[in-house]
Amino acid sequence: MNKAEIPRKTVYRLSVYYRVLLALKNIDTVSSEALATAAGVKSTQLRKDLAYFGQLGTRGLGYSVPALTARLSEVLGAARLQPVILVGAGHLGSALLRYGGFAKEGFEVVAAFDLDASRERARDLSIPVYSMENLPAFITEKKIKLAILTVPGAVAQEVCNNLIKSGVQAILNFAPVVLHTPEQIVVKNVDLAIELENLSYFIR
Amino acid sequence: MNKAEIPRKTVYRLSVYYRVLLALKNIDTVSSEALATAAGVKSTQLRKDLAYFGQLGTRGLGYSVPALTARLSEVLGAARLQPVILVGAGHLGSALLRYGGFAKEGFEVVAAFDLDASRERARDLSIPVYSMENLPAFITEKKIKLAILTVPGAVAQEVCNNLIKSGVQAILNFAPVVLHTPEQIVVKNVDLAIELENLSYFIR
DNA sequence: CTGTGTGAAGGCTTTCACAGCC
DNA sequence: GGCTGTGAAAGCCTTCACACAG
Repeated sequence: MNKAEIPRKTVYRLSVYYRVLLALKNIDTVSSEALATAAGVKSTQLRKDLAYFGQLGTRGLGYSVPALTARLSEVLGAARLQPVILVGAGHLGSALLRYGGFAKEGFEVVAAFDLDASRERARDLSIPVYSMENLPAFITEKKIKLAILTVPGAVAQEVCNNLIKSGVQAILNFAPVVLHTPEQIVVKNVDLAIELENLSYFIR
Repeated sequence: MNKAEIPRKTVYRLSVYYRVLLALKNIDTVSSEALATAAGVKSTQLRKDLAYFGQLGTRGLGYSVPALTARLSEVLGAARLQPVILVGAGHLGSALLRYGGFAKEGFEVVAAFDLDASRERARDLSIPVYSMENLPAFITEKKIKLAILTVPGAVAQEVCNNLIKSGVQAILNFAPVVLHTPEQIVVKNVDLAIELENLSYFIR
């Protein structure tokens, strides 16, 4: 049950299963087949994934929806209580702040940072926007470990370095550059142009 | 050189290499080691990836930056000339339209669609926003194959079905649901809450 | 001697096949 | 009988080791 033993892809799918389960909360029991189909995977894959966490199902019957939901919430739960900051309140950054998709899922974006804290776009946000110079102190004081990076590519590496120096351990990077970080830092890149290019390539 | 033989992950990395190369355009020659480091991968991986497209390097010397850039542009080029539509001009959708990261990379978002085409947020966009009822005709007439889906989760599957029915072949999906599509349709999910949850899980 | 190209080995993930339990 | 849990097999991707070209 050591975290390190669980493949990253499995953890990713657990998040998907969890969301599918939430939509099934009026049901008692679900088979691996039904849940897997809803989640877009094969049933054997789902069973293998869930088996990392012990015997969760009942043979001949399936999985208890409430019990499985609770177990996944427990496994992923700590993850969803992290405070998050967003750095770079441009078009994309401020849209993500307004988007609400994070808060709905249990993440609290506690503050945003931008070179120009009074930036027009930030006016009607409910989340405070601070100047970049306040960034290190904020991270240290609030023990922030997770950051969303939506600054221009040209400054992304520099800002990234500052984040890490202050104690950030994981970064969701929207800047279209390859960030170079120490090995223990977790980075997930979301490069929209590359995603489009990749999709487009596979249109036959 | 059949497309089908090239792993999806390799194609993804080609896009990364291409962008790194663009930043190196004042240099003549680059070694796999240097390029790989800049792209955040191992040099053997880069050489394997490039070898899918024939002998691109010179032994003992490295790769010609202009020649390699041209070759990758050729391989990925067709991908970047696709017209794209965006469906759902809410916070996230309209931010993506304004973001500009697509156009800069050669993608043209030719139109957006929303239930309310006159929606406040869409006012100052340079891209036309049409009502959803115009969607099927537009896709058919302009032979659109690629769509960005930024509608609420509750209607995503329905909208997705309509897109496919009209001829869309690939979807970049931001709605937090699992889309069920025919096998030949390519879907890439970008679920921001799941990405955050996943990152957060791996903070030790 | 340097740095690419590549068959072989290794590692990781998915799928299969079926044993085991309700 | 039905459906989960799981060792074994298969498949895929990455890394190694080194042959080979400049």
